[in-house]
This record gives sequence, C-alpha cells and structure tokens, in this order.
Amino acid sequence: MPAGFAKAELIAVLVAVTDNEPRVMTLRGGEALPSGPFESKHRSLQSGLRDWIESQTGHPVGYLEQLYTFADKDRDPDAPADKRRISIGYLGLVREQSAAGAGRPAWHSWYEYFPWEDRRDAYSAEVTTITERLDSWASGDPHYRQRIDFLFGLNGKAWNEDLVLQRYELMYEAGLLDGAELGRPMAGDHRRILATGITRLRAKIKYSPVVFELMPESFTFLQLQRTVEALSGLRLHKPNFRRQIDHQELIEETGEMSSGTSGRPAKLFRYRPAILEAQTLSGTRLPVSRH
Amino acid sequence: MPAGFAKAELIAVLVAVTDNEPRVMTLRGGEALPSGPFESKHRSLQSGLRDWIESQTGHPVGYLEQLYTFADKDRDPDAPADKRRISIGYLGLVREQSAAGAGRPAWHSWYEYFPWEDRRDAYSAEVTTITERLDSWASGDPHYRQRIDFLFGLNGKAWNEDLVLQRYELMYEAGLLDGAELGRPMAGDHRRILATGITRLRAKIKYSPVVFELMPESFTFLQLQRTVEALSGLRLHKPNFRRQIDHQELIEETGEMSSGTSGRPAKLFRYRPAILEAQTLSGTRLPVSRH
DNA sequence: CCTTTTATACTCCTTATGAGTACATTGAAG
DNA sequence: CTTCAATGTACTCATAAGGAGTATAAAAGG
Repeated sequence: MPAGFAKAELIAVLVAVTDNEPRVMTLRGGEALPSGPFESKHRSLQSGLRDWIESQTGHPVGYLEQLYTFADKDRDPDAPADKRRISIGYLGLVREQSAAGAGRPAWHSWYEYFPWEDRRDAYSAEVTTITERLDSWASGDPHYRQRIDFLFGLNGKAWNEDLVLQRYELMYEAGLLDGAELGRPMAGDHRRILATGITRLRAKIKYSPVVFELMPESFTFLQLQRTVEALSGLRLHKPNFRRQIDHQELIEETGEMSSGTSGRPAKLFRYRPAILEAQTLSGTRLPVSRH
Repeated sequence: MPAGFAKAELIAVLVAVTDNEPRVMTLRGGEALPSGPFESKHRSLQSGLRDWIESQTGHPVGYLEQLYTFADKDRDPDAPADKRRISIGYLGLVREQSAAGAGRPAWHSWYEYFPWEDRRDAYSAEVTTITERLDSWASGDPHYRQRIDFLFGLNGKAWNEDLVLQRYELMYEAGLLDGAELGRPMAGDHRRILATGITRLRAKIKYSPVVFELMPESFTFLQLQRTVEALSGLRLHKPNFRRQIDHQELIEETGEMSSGTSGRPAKLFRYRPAILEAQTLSGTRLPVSRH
C-alpha cells in the first residue's frame, strides 16, 4: 500500500445532560465511545455522522462539531506503521437521552471517568489521592511542582475547569492512570478523546450559547444554571448567573410557570434563536480604535 | 480496498508577519499551501510536520496546532468515492520568513487572497463590489439580508474580524468566488483551508499569547501593536493597547532602547514565558461561586 | 526654531463582574 | 396554623476592565 493511505474512522463524543449530570453515550458496557468506519456515501463527514447518530439515539443532534483528529502512533501499538489508524473525533450535543436506539446505547456520567473534574460539591476522596501521588512522582522538581499547582489549583492557584485534557495528560505522564483506581478506564485512547470533548465543551459554553442545545424547550433559570454547573463542574453564584443571562437577552419568558417542584414556582423561559446572529458574544478583547 | 481506508495527507497554514503584513507560506507560485503525504515514521503527526517545516523554511516552528480535518466529498470531485482524500490541516507560526529552504517557499500576504479582510486602513474597492453582488444575490430575502449585514458589518452591525471563514463561505455560496476578481484563488480548497487558519489565529490572539511566537526576541510596543493589527486586520487604540498589554504582565523591559527609527526612541521589551502558566488569561466568564 | 513623528502617562466614563443582602412564594413538618 | 426549608427574584456595593480622548516628552529633519 502506498504511503498516504490509512484506516480512517469517525468517533463521537455525544453529550446530554439529564438529572443534572453530564452524560456521554457509550458502547460495550461503558468502556468505549461510539465509532465507525469512514463511510463514503455522504457528501460530508458531518452529515454522515449526523444521520448515524440519529439512528443510534433516536434523537436529532442539535449541535455537531469536529473535535480533533487522532493519529499518533502510540494509540495502537500493535498496528503496522503503514496502517496507522486515523480517528476523526466529533463533539455532538443531544437534547435528552433516548430510551433505546438501534445499538442500545448506554449513557454514563462523564464524572465516572473523571471524578476529579467534579467540583460542584465537596471534592471526591480521589482528589487528595491524586495530588499526593503527583507530588511523590514530581519528587520536588520545581518545574513539575509549578505545573501541578497550576493544573490542580493548589498553593494559591485557582482551579481552572477548562484544563481537563492537560490534567489528564499530566496524570497519564505520571503513570496514575494505569490501574483502575482513578476513574473508570476506557478502551484504547477513548478516555483521552472524551477528555478532549469535555475540554472543548467547557470552553465553548463561555462564549457561545451551545448550552441551549442541551435544554428542553422551556426551562427555569435554575435548571439552566444546574446544566451549566453540571458541565463546568462548578457551583455558580445564583444572582450573578441570572444577571449575566438576562443581560445577554438570550432567553425570553414563555408566560408559563414551573410546577411540581418544592419551593416557589419559577417563570419558564425559552431560548431565542432569533438573536443567534449576535451570538458571537465575546466579540473583541482587542482595544480597537473606532473612528 | 475495504471501507475505511482513505488517502491521508497533511496540509499546513504557516504564518509569519514581516513588514506589518501577515504572510503565509505557499508553493506553486502562490497558488497552493504546502502539503505532503502522511508519513508514518514519526511518533505523532505533530512532530513529523514540525521536522518537515523546519527543513522547508530553515526556521523552527514556534507554535503548531491542529486546525481541522477536511474530507468532504466535493473537495475533489474527480476522485472515486472509496479513495476520498483526507487532509489534516495544521496552523504553524514561525518567527520570520526564511531566505530559501529546500522547496524554495514563497511567502505571500494573506490579504492577497482575502483583500476584504484588511480593514486597517480605507477599505479596498473590493468591499463595495462584494456587498453589491451579495445584495443582488440575496435579492431582498430578509434572512440573507440579516446574515450579510451581520457578517460584513453593515446597517449598524459591527464588523467582526473573527468571521473570516463564515464570510468566505457566504461568498462561495453566492458564487462570488468563481472568477479571479475577488482576491487571488488557490488550488482546490486551499483557500478555504487558509480561511480556516486565519479564523483560528484571529480568535486565538485574543485569549492566548501566541503573538509572541511571531515577534523577534526584543521589540517595542508599537511593533507588537502593528503585528496584532496585521493579524486582526484592524487598527487598535494605542494607549489602550499599551494598558492592556502591561496590565497582563506578559512582557518586561530589556533595558535597551530602539534606534534607527524616526521619532522618539522606544523601550525594548521581551516576552516573559515564565508567566506562561498563568496564560489562560480569560479564565472564567462564568459567575462562579467561591466560598 | 518649528514641525513631524513616535513614545508615554494620564483622566473620564461606562460596563462587567464578584460578593453579599433582602424579601417573596411555595410545600411540608410539627 | 406556624415555622421552616427550599426556591425565586430584586437589589446594593465595590472593584476591575474597557472605550475614548487629552497632554506631555523626546527624537529627527528642515
């Protein structure tokens, strides 16, 4: 086979949020991400993947974007060099998990695989284990010390929820992921691909209204907040969250009220995709000169 | 050949800034981006590409990141379906253009290909041509009207320099790119790949210190500003640019002064990569609750 | 000496954001 | 029926960041 030919497949990180847990679609009892060979019948990868996902989950994919193409040699140590496997990863958001599609997919909380990424409540016991083991691995090297502090928010540094992949890679490098003690493993490099997806999504919710792809038609402020909290793994300040959302004019009242919950009923809102154009919220951080 | 095998190649958007112009490395007289077959000898795509670029340009690549994987069917209409070409695109930044490497690469300003993206000074004549032709294409459809206004900053909307790819795709859809009148064409879909690279870089300079990969060892504030202006295609407000930069503590004085220019000599600065950890500047836009 | 060009330091005002307080409604426990 | 827990909603206050413009300093060149 001439150089330049390789086995190509698609692999999907499909996310939904149910019961305030971010869930990812898995196969093989939760140890693999859905993937399949690169089919040639569709015009684009995107449209082909979209069809495939809808047949699997029974739900339309609200949002789909290319994540990353994984092709390093060490992902598949046994494969011959000229048949290196290329996986084109996609991140997809679906509105809710389905009962059962063709492949009977199972949805698992992504914190099963990355328990240390959930900082909504008390840190899990794993966190101290991790930092202790990282400490002994670094054995006083100031360069690694600084990196650990930065990635895990230690010694005065703030925790940054976006650094999912970098934390995973440090732990991998330190040999903490060989056993099954720290989070649930996955086949091959699927857990790294999942980490890539979480990283992308956590970054994205800050400057783009993708969260609404995960919300039902109408929802309360608190439901929206809980969804963002689930994704970011952080607790948010309620009044400030409200202020930020309605300052952006992304949602509007439906006129209905929530019911069935304890506490005072809340107004229901819906997303206003009409405003979608103005979405590129952040816009500029450059000090532009407007004359 | 079984399904799942495809021809894979690497393609690079290599950027340098010289004489206040953002330049991209090209082959074949400026009509193609450098690309090559997927070689299997390196551990990762990244390291293989890095070596290749250094041999081509004679300069080390300061920064290299994966851009996007292009695989749509219509990029190569003549190819049989089962031999679809997959191109893995990378964005690389080099410090200056070299005299001549092995492949005698030529550097062209990226505004040759996208003249409408340069808004540093008076808009080029092309801009009015474009909006007129888009207008007649949209022929009053309010949906397209709104999209044109948003993408090109018309009718009260602000120009957003990040929407390079979206503008290119709208123009493509409207059939404005068939001839050679609007910017210089490139082979195949290379111009779209370049648009993807520019889009990524323009977004990136806002929240990450990648600009410094394009700067010489020491530089003045104005040189830095001119580089950012070249990349973003915008004029910046000088005092505010200064304030923003030194507020971030990314650079420090070398102690030297600039010379040889007209006007008052300026202090020279250097980048402080020591602070690189704290780079993730933007950090949070979520109203986190810190207890 | 005066003009041009670049460098650098401020001021002013508005908006965004972190943090906390106060009060309103509901259902459930006692 | 009262109280409380849980949720919803409206504020205030202080600080930081950002847009816009002004003022002064230091060089080169006529």
